[in-house]
Amino acid sequence: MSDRVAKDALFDGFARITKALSSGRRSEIVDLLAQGERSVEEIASEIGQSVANTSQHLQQMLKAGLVGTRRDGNRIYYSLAGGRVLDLWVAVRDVAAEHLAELDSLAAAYLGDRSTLQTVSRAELVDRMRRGDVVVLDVRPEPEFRAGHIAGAVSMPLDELRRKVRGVPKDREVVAYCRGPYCVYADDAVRTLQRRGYRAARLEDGFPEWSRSGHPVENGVDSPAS
Amino acid sequence: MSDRVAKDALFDGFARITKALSSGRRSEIVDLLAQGERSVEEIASEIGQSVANTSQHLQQMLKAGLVGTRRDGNRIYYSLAGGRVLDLWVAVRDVAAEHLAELDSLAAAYLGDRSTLQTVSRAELVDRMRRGDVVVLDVRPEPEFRAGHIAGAVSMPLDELRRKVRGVPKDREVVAYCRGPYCVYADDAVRTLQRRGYRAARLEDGFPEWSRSGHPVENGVDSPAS
DNA sequence: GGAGCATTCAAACATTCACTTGAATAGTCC
DNA sequence: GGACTATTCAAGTGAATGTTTGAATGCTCC
Repeated sequence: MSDRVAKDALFDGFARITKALSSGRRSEIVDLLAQGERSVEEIASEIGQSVANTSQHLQQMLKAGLVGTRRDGNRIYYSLAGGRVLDLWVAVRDVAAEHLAELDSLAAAYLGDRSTLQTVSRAELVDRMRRGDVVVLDVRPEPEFRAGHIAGAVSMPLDELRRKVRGVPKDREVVAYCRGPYCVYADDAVRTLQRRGYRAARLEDGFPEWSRSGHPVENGVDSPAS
Repeated sequence: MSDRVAKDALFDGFARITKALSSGRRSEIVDLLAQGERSVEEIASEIGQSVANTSQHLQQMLKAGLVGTRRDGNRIYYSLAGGRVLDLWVAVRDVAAEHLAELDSLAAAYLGDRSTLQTVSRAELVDRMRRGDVVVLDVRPEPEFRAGHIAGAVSMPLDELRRKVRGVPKDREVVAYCRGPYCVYADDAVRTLQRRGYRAARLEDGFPEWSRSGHPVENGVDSPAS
């Protein structure tokens, strides 16, 4: 079979995509870039690596076509190459959650005990927002809110939440969301709110998944609250 | 941030899934197992590797949870762990096709010139089968047909096709399908048929995608032809 | 043009990886 | 039990990978 070498080359091509995701650090980068573009320095500090090392990871991903770049001044902003890349990342997470034996304990070690945390699915949230019996808090850092958020949500980064809890109305249940299913911000917010006597739950995943599934999104200015 | 080490460990966990797919040989294995379970020996010969090496690849995939095993006699059959794994593989292929610069030339090198090949989407095929103006040929090896095929398709492996072309009715267009979008069997069949004066096209992807998207499937015996 | 910044490059290191070879296991069939 | 088969294990090799360190590049702003 003389196609052997061509077939191997083709599948090595597919493998370049998975190789670009096959390091924990690069996975963190994809997860981060799902929130929007970032400079190399921001990415490096977020994943806890040196700038040089981060740059090399980014370049591998760039060669594989997973990310793109935009220059602004002397800063270079990286972003995911397209919606399909997010689909791929979601598929990876799903398969890991479903089939990787030790994932549960890894997640528990990072996220802590989630058993007291109520979660709400996207469909449920849509429903309850329509009925108006829920306050939706975006607990990510404010720039991420500005780059895009659930239509009708209020920006309330964690540190701000702790200072201004009293401002949050207590008559309705609060739903917090953040970057995704493995992001700790919303967990933290829900625990804080529960401690203060609120009824609170977290969205089961985060903003990228909300947006990807075609739900209503806003960006730019702050939205009308409550 | 003391969570750093736990977060890294979690994402290293996700990366174990992509690592399990990050070799061309293992990608070929996933693509093959999408057709159904296979013994180690069958897999080894299909991907052109030694049995020992193939076994080690399979064990990596097993540890990552991508595949499962079943023992029958002293043979061990490997199969994909679940539908989500196929979703993941499809996502990898899609991202590669969309974003990996050199994929086109790799595909062309393996598949040859596809410009004269008509393709039919799944939706179109459903439509045309309903109207009854099309003959659907499954040109994979016969055991794969037996394990599951498009409802209403006729088994016609390539070598058989070359011997029995005359038996194929000429009044309707012929649509051939095989293992997937990067499988050469259907291309080959369409070319053969075109040379003999048939109107022929290939399904744009293959049986696993058909089945995964919930289209009607049969297995076991041969289906009533034409 | 020169200082200052963000990013990339280059070299070096220990580690991991894919594949080979040859031996060891675990099952079947008589 | 013993011959046989399919699969796995173990050790070894050369290549690729992730990270660090320090220098080089390319851009902006004065």
